[in-house]
Amino acid sequence: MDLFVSTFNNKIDKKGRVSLPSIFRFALPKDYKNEIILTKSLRNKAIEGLSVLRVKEIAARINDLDFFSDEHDDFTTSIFSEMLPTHLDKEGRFLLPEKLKDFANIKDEVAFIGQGYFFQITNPKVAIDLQNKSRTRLNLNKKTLGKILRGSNG
Amino acid sequence: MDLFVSTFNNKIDKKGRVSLPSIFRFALPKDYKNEIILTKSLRNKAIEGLSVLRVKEIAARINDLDFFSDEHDDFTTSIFSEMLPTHLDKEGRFLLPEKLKDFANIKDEVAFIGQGYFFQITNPKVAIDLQNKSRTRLNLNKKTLGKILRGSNG
DNA sequence: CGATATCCCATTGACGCCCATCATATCCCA
DNA sequence: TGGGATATGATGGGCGTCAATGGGATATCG
Repeated sequence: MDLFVSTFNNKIDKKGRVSLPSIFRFALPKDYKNEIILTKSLRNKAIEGLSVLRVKEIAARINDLDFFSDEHDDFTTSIFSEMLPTHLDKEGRFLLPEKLKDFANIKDEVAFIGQGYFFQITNPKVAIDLQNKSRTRLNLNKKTLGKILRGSNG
Repeated sequence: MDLFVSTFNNKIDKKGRVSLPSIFRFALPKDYKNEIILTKSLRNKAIEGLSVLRVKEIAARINDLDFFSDEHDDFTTSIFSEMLPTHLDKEGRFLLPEKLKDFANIKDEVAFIGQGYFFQITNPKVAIDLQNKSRTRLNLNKKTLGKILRGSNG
């Protein structure tokens, strides 16, 4: 499946490396199996992980904005300049930069949280928190959820 | 990835040389690996760096404007006449002209700010400033942001 | 010929590559 | 179904390579 699903906890070693969970590696597009892009979440104190393909899609949409607009500049600055491309070693590990660890309050263990087309990396405790909050919000919204899960006629 | 992403701080040596960050070098189009075009930003006290291909693309877009419009003239004058083509040495370094250093308030260290299809060169302090400001403005623009990050369905 | 730019070589530190270990899960067969 | 064999994932660590930087020597240009 080419989606990032499920949640995993992995350890950060002395060199700052973490294994990307195996099934996440398989979810990467085949031409970019060894590269992921890390970025700060715009919503939470979490890191987000994207495939190269996903980034290229975003780039294309930004390029369609008015070339000489302020809006264009804001997007390129806050999205591209804060991206950290990283590549996986043979064992499927990558370096988690200090900057991002600080941002997300991560020490020596992380949670990988599948989000479908991307994934998040957080402190394991924060992960549980986020999941609970999401679940609660969803329950307040059961109608919409039903539509999504059963189809548009639900 | 053939995009300029992430941010790097590099030093200017006694001879006025700076290393273009390695991944920026790899982002240059393969027929123009050793050449970049520098220009003053129209918006900030920053230097902008472009690949030869990108300049050609800009030329094409400007060419699509009404030839007899003021807009056309303004673009051709302020953009093309101020461009400084520069080439990289074997180690991937280039000379930062005094004129541009003055313009951008740069002394002995610079920040390279990836912007996707181009990059900026600024005083490192200014870089942080630009990023923060862009991020703030973006948050006021959630609708477009959603379109860009998730796709055309908002 | 002086100033500036490029080449070439050296240094250092970080990171990627490779190999090893260990735990867990899967398989296979009696 | 039990239990050993095998594969794969996560983790640890040594070492070579490359990026960033410095500087002397050489080339180029006005």
